[in-house]
Order: sequence, then structure tokens, then C-alpha cells
Amino acid sequence: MSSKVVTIKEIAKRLNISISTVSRALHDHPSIGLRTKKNVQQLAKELHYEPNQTAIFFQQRKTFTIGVILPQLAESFFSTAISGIEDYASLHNYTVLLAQSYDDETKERQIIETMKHHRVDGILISISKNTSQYDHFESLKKINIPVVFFDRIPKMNNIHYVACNMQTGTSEAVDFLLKKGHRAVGMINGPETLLCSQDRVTGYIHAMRKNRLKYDPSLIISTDLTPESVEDAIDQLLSSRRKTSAIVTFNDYVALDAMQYLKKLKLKINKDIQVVSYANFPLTQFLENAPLASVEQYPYLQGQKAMETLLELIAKKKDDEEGNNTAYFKIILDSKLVISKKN
Amino acid sequence: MSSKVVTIKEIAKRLNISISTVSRALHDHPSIGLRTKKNVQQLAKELHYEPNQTAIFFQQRKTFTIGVILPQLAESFFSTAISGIEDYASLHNYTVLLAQSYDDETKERQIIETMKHHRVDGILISISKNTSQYDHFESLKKINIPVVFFDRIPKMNNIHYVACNMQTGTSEAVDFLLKKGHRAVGMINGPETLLCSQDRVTGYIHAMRKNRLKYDPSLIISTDLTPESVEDAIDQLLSSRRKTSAIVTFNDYVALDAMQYLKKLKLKINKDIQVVSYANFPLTQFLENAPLASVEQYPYLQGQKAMETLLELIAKKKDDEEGNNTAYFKIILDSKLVISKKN
DNA sequence: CTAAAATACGCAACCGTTTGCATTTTAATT
DNA sequence: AATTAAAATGCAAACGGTTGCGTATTTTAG
Repeated sequence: MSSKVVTIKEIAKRLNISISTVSRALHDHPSIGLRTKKNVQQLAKELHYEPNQTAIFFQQRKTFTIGVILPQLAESFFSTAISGIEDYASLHNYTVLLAQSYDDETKERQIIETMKHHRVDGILISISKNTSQYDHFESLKKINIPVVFFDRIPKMNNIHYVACNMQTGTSEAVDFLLKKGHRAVGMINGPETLLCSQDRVTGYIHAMRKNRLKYDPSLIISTDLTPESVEDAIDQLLSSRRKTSAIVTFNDYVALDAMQYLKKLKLKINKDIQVVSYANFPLTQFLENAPLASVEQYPYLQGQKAMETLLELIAKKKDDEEGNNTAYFKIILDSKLVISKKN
Repeated sequence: MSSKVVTIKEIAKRLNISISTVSRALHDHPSIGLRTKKNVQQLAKELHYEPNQTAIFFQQRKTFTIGVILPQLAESFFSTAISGIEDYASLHNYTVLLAQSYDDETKERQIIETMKHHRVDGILISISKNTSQYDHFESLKKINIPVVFFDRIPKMNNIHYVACNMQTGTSEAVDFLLKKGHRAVGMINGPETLLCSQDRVTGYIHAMRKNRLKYDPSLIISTDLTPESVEDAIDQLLSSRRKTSAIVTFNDYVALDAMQYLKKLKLKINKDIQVVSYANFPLTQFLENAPLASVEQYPYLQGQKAMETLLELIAKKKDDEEGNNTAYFKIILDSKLVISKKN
């Protein structure tokens, strides 16, 4: 068996030349003679030489690996986002170390610890919705590991992030419904702690103002996104003295739960009550009664952009090793209302 | 700024002791005196010492990293599977390096090359449906990197794998339809090259035999899973002289495409024609006309099991460094028909 | 009080590669 | 043929940690 892994040392010995010559030959270094270069490269191929990246990582203090932390892969938004991340990374010869926080702050901290030890070149993270302290992110800054936040952004200053501006899309969504003649547009929103929930409210108000309508706060209801709280929200909306005839839901999961409940209440979707949502799942197009429209958040693009700016930061790191404080990237994609083809 | 990364060397110098003592102290080595141990550990904490894993990986010839290769994350099956993988891995202090092959053999090869260089401790892979040559897998064996295949298994001998036995589920599915009175049950199958496609056929035949019915091969149609080929398949089934009144589709994506097309043909789903599928997407329950039943393939469990056996292999590697040929793990979970709640 | 045993620590090699600098070889010039 | 410039190669340190083995120091036992 044996199958000893071959190293440049081995090659050097066989060719009776020095290790450094082998190393340079393999890198096409100009100072190596053509003949030896050929010899080395050929023998390397014959012996199936494979560079030991762990040695190189160690030596170069660079791993060409970036850590990605997100709440959970099973959620469609995140699995598409990481798809964009991975694609962009592999295009630039970077590799992705993956971990899920499951919205658990403790786990999030552990993961960051692990990634620090692995000496990843950078981190991409969509934070847990339960994270309240941010010192573990600060610690990364201290040891000079660049971080780019995406989608779920902490309320910190001086960070890089890419996110989707939910105002524009929301505004479009509400406007869309108002134009259709609805006067009481309900909103089933997410936790108030999330920035993107607030954005939605702002967008809502903006659309009302634009249409010269009065804004009724009781039509916007915060939930924790569980089916139960969604049902509560619907009960509230329907029992309101105003005739809610349309609902904007926080995302497609919420929309599905909502529509299921509405059906149970014997309300006809998109007839008695119309629904507009966020996320634009590919699967919703197969629904009998899909939301009329959905605000697209471009998860793939977000992932890609995030990776792109991270690589930029990594490249820049060399320039300004001495804290040559660069500006902070705040990349905001506009969300956009996509009207279902069926309508 | 500076923020020099602290090493054990630094600690040693400050405490005026040797590097090796520091190393051992940090590892609670018994031969280190209690006093020095305390000193070292305290100073390490004060200086925020973080072990440089890249150095350790290199030194120990072990990375505690396993590579995961799958066709694409965006597919629900795979994102759930990797969830299981990652959970189990992180539980055992392993880390996951992720890559998508997009069903492209060339990309698959490149990824394997990269992972070899990264010296991952093992690889988990669900192969691309277009992969026809298997030598890149053989090469892994040569350099002693254990591989566990899951879900999509190549037709090779002497490999470890975990998969779902599609026969049982398929058999149950067909049986379910036959019991409902259907006599011509069509099947929209996947590529013949995939083992799991063959399994489905076997399961189909098994159910027919069990019900003492004759098996008509023309009712089983292979596709490449694209919407077009699915539509072709349906055309074929419907134009058959036999009245196809039920269809078993390769998976839920296919089912959705199929049902959409059937609707276009003005056929009433689950009335004119009944559909049973595989995968059991959480989302299908929201469909107006969901498949009557679905064969559950336990992606999370598969991922977990795969990771489990991989770790076992890695552990074993130490034992039999000299090709002490161990047996091959062939772990087969039974698939199971899940009947939709709505029925 | 001394020899032996136990305890605590240091030395140095090693893991595989890269790279600045010194050294040798070759080629060009006079 | 001697001198010099240019081209090719080698030496050795460094990256940060682990570990076998040797040594100094202390403890224990006789």
C-alpha cells in the first residue's frame, strides 16, 4: 500500500536539485531554467504531486476560505443566498466554510470562535434574530477579519453590509393594492426588533401618503412569525371596524399560513381578500391562489454582492494594514414588486 | 493598532519559560506543574491567545474539516440534507466545506481537486446526474480520503454509501393507487443512469406482482427531469391505448410541473388523474391539489447518517493504516409513503 | 544522608512550502 | 583568456505548534 503522499522534497531528491528550485519550477518562476522546469513539472505530474494546502495556508497566513454563518439553510431564502455566495467564491478560488446558528446567540458565538481559529479570510453573516450583544463581532474586527453582514443586519455602526431596502418594495406593494381600489390594507409584519420590519412600516406609510390616504396604525400588526401569531393577527384585522380587503404579509411562509387560515374562515382568497407577499418563492407559482404579487428580495444577488464586497475588503486589507480606515460598504438593493403572471 | 496575533512563543517569552511548556500547559498536560499551568492559562486568556488552527492542521495532518459536494443547494432535498450533515458535524467538532457541482462533471472534478488540496478529512457527496466516469473518486481512495456517497450513488463497487431504498416507498405508492382501483398507473421516472430510478421501477413491478397485475413497461417513462421532458412523458402516457388514471412522479418538482401541464390540458387533478410523488415538500401541503401522497426520503436523516458513517471511517483510518480492508458501509433507509392529510 | 524515583521543564526536530539572499554556473563581451 | 553580466540554483529561516527524549530539580524511601 504505502501510497506516501509526495512532497516537493521528494521531487527534489529524485531530481537531485534543491527544494526551492522545485517550488519555483512549479510556480513557473522566471529564474528557473527551462530544462529543469520541464523536468520538475513532468515528474510532479507522474508522481501525482498535490500541493499540501494546509502547509501553504499556514505559511502564507491566508486560507482562501471564507466563513458563512446563517440561521438555517432549510429556509429557501438562505439556501439561495448561499448559492450565490458559493458560486461567486468558487469563481475566485475561494472556498466556503458553512455553519448554521439556528437563531441561537450562543451557537453563533461558538461558530465565530471556530472560524477565528480556522483563520478564515473573512466572514459573511446573517445574524440570528435573537442576538442582542454584538461584542463577538467586535472581536473579529480586532484581529482584522473582515465581516460583511447581509439581509439580517445588527444595529451597529461602522459595519459593512448588503441588504435589501424593504421600503421601496413595500411601498410598491401597498400602492399596487390601493390602486386596485382597496382602502383598508392590513399588514402582517415581523418582529419589531428587525430593521426590515420597520422598513416595511415606513414603506407602508409612504404609499399611503403618496395616495393621500390616512394611515391607520391598527392595520399593521407585529407577529413573531409563528402560525399562531399569524392567525391572531388575521383575527384582529378582520374584527377591525374597517373592512380589511387586502393583506400584505411579511413573507411567503407567513402568506401561506395566512391563506390557509383564511380558507378555514371560508374567505375566498384574492376575492374576498387579496394577498401580497414577499420573497417570491418559485413554488408559489404552482399555487391555485398564489399571492397576487410578491416583493422580490434577490437572495442570490444579495449573496453574490456580499461575497463580492467581502473579497474587496480582503484585497484591501493588504493596502491598509495600519488601520487606514476605509469607508464602510453599505450596499442596498432595491426590492421590487413582482406581479404574479397569473393576474 | 498593531494587534499582533499572539502565539505561544509570545507567552513563553513573557513568562520566561519554554515554548513546549506553554503548549503542554494549555493542554493540561500532567507533567506540567500546577503553578506554571495556572500562569500560562491566565496569561493566555489575558492576551486573548487563539491557537492557530492552520498550524495545527498542518502539523497534525488533520483538518477536522469534511467536504460536502452536492448538485445544488437551492433544491430543498439538499438543503435539508446538508442541514443534517452540518448539525452532526458541528456536534463532533468538525467543520463543513461546501461546494455545488450543478450537475456538471467537470465542476465536480475541480471541486474534488480543491478538496484534496485542502486535505479535508473526508468527503460526503451526492453525485452529479451527468457524471459518467468515476476515476476522480478512485483517486481519493488512493490518497486515503474516505468518501461516503449519499442519495445519488454511482454505480461502483466497494464504496460506502447511505441512501433511501426507493423500492419500498414506490411499492407502497403504487399499491396505494392500485387499492384505489386504478389499473393503469403511469410513472414519470428519472434518468435511467440513476440507481434510484431503477429502484423505482423495481418497486413498481413489485407492487404489480403483489396485486397479481400484469406489468406494462410502456407506462414507465424515463425523463431527464426538465419540464419539457415531463410534458413529453405525459403526452405519451395519455396517448397510450390504456387509460392512465394515476401517475407516480419522480419527485415533487416533477409533480408540480406535471400537474401544471395537466391543468393546461384541462384535466382535473386528483379527479381525472391522480398524482403521487416523492420528497414530501413541506410546501405541497399548501397546494390546492397536492399529490395524494408522497414518498418521504428523509433528507435530514440521510445527511446525518452519512456524516455519522464518515466520522466512523475517519476514526477507523488510524486502525488500519495499512489497507486493512474494512467492510463497506451500505446504509439503506426505507422510504415510506406519507398520505396527505387532506385525503 | 544518599540513592532512587517521581516531577517539572527544556531542547530540538518536524510538518511542507515559500522566499530573500548568497552562490554557482553559463553566456556574452572585450 | 579574462572579466563581467546574466541566468540558474541552493541555503536557510520562517510560519506556529506538538512531542519524544533528555535533564535538572524535587520528593520519597531506605
